[in-house]
Amino acid sequence: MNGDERAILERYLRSRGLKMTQARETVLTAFLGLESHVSADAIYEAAKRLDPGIGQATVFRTVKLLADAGLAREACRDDGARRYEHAYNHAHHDHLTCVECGAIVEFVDADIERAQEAVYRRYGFASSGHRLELYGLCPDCAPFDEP
Amino acid sequence: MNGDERAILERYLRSRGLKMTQARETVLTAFLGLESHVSADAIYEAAKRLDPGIGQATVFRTVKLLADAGLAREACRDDGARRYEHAYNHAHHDHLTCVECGAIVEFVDADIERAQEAVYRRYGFASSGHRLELYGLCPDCAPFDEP
DNA sequence: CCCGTATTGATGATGATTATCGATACGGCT
DNA sequence: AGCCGTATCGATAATCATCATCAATACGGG
Ligand SMILES: [Mn+2]
Ligand SMILES: [Mn+2]
Ligand SMILES: [Zn+2]
Ligand SMILES: [Zn+2]
Repeated sequence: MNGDERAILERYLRSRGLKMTQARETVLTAFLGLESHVSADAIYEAAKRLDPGIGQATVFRTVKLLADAGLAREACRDDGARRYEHAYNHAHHDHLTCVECGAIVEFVDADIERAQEAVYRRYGFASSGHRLELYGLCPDCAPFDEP
Repeated sequence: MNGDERAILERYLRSRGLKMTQARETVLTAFLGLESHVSADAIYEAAKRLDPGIGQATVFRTVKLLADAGLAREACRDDGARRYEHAYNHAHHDHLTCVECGAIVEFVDADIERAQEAVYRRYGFASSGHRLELYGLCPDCAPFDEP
């Protein structure tokens, strides 16, 4: 399972004359060991646990490579920092976020996707992706329940 | 027309014990004179034309007040900088952006809005707003036309 | 094992936004 | 109109995430 991602990264690097290095493998392992929606800095912290000598710049650079290789994807940039999520075996989805506690629900809605395609057609655009974030209050954070 | 916004800002400030000052009026006028999707820095440039002595920090502070007062709204933060658009008499809409030339189409799609409400209900969330950005190639930037 | 080249990590530079702070402008009150 | 406590201003330093630079080092094909 885990080797899949490593192989994908290596193939990607090779195809561009880049090298599979110790540092890059460390960053990949660190990223794969974290759950969704992590900042580059969180990956840096995890990577330092695997190799205390790794540099922050290397992590930023490598995370970008992971994204180019299709292993990571920019999930959101809500606060100040970008957050990444796994992209391998993790299909496209949108996010429903609680503005109170930060809980995140990942969802895919066929009606929304379909309606978006209609918008593209209406304006003669060729689709190249979209970003949808729904904000609201989750059941736990709602002021009170309706009977 | 223009006095409306001034009155709204003044009422908002008054309700919080804040003051309607010369600088704030200058920023408001500068903002109203610009078209949609402007950065705080663009507003600063416009404000300097009205009052060369105005400070950048004041513009950042005031734009945030305009947003709180419901006169401005954060439209997107795609690159590095936030961009604002008029919010008074400018109802909610989403954006379709050309990744090649940057052209922006503002649209509202009833099907999408309806399907979003269904998602909120499905997960028991109370809606508090959303952000949808569609990316693609506009007709002018498409590689070639289909017959 | 060698060598040219890609990579690394420390550090300085960015750019956007925010915090600080002494000086100044508001505006309710007399 | 003049006073005065407080909100605001503008200049400047500080953050924060991310990037660029660069000398030292690690890769990996031959
Ligand atoms: Mn996600
Ligand atoms: Mn808009
Ligand atoms: Zn919640
Ligand atoms: Zn275009």
